[in-house]
Amino acid sequence: MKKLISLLQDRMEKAFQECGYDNEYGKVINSNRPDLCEFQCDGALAAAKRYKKPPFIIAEEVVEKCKDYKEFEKIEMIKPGFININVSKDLLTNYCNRIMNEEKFGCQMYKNKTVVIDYGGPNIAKPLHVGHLRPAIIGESIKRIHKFFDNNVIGDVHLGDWGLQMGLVIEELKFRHPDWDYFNENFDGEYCKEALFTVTDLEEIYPCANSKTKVSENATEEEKEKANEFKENARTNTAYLQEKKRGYYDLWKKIVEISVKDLKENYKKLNVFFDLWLGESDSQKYVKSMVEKMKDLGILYESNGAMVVDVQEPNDTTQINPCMVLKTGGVSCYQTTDLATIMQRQIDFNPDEIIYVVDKRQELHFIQVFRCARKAEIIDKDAKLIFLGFGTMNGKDGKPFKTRNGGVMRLENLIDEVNRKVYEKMRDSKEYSEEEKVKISKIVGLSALKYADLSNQISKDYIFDIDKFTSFEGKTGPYILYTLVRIKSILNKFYENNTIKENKILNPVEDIERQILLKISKYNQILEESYIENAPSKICTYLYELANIFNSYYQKVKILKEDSERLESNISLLSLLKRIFENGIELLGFEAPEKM
RNA sequence: GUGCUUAUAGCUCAGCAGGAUAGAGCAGUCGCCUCCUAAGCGACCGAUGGGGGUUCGAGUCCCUCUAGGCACACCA
Repeated sequence: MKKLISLLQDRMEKAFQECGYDNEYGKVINSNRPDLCEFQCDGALAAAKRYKKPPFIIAEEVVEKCKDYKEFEKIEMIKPGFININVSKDLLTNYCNRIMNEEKFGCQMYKNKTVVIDYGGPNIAKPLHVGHLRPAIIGESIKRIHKFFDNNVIGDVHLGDWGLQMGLVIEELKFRHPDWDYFNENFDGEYCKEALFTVTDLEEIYPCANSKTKVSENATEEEKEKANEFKENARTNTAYLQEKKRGYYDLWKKIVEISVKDLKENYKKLNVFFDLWLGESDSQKYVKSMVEKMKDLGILYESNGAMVVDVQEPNDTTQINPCMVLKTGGVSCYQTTDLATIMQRQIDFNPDEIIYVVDKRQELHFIQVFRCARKAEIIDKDAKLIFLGFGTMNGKDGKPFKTRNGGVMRLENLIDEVNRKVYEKMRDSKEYSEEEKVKISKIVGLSALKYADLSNQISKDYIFDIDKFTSFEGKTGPYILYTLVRIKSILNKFYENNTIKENKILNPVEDIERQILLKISKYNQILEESYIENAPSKICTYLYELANIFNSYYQKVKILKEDSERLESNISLLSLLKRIFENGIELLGFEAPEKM
């Protein structure tokens, strides 16, 4: 189904052509002066130079041609050469009625693309913290938007479950529990099935282990020695792990198991679900063949002990270092894993796109990896590798978000805090039971959290102000939910004693009704834009504006007090609005309560 | 040092491909519940970092300055 704006543009292009001008000047855009018109065409201004004619003459000619077209209710030239357009009432109404019968609101679908979305990226050595919030929320929304457009989407959590960090955790566990069977070379029985430690332990163990490898400047030789030894042991553990040494590998599996269980619970709280729970470790089996391939292609060479691939390109404005494929000693590194993962995804899914939702500070790293992957031909040459870098979530002071005492806040705690604030808002309400209040505050809290994040542009840093996001006034998730709940409540009230004969919206009488229809008619346009640009924020803005218009309509029009034909039209309109809001928040990754 | 990026109202953000009077929200001031949920609606107040340039027209494009942020191979 064509966009409403495209229908208007088709006419306008035709008119330009008929007047002897290039049809490219018939571009129609949303009006930036809603007080004057609904759509506008600025083509005459642009065409003036080329045709050496004053723009208002061109505009007048075109407007004259358009007078007979039934698509326009109003079309006029305003000096110096703007063409102002209002869409005809019939076209607008019919268009909305068609949307009502379209499952996907009249979006043109782009089928059969396979898209892998890499988001999440939690480290299994530690619990989720606020830093994991953005990738989870953004990635989930991008995934849902791509699914809506009928793509075959694979969301991969891509666990950080490999490398030195694991060796460090194991070393610390060994230090604390040397008696564990895992470390007993002679043990050949079955390892303990029960969990010997919790996620909370891990939360403390990793930083502890990490700090043991670092020494202050004025440390004694003995202290330095100790730190080095610890680090060496961690390296050895990592090597053991990589060769799947009995005990060490089993302990690692235990860590993964405990951690993943906790991660799943936490992601569930965020309404975030992954299709794949693979990690860095899963790509290791491709490293060898990948390196062989690079050698065969002659692109891999030794540099200062490491194995690297040049990725400099002629148009670069600065020097780009080679991509390190293997560290000194043939050890895997960050790049190795990401490259091997690309190879793995190519083999498993043959994707058209891989989208990386990662911190934007990693951009250079991914430029190197992507280039290297192409040079090494481990990815189909037509496949797109997309880096979707997100900005930092800062606190009110503009610095990276921290707890009050300066620590890293656990994601769980953040969610709890948001929920608590919502709960407080409802605490005194006598309308709801205690149980309902807890349930509603979780749903509303999540909407506050997610909407606050998604309404910002992905690549920008943003200020996370918990008080602002939970104040629920203005452009917030709860405002959207409140509007939807209102609509649902009216519909419920109507359907208590009535049924509807025909689902059809009538021509708008009030100006505010017309505005709603106009907004509705643009939903498909917004969805396509946010899909193509990977920009959930466009949906956020749209829903907010739609809610605004609806709420002022609600204020002006007694929706249920109209006579029968008009009433049915109102109900049809509300049903459509309900669908749009529900679809919109679904794509953003949250849901609405029945009441609030 | 090299490169990337950001700068819009007191605060937090929009601004579509260069178009008309730069939009919101919060904060502040003032109105609206006998009426489908006041987590709502309406009104007022308030802004493009500095300087050049391109253009009929610049928040948007180019240059430059200033101030932040970030990245630059053996941590991931």
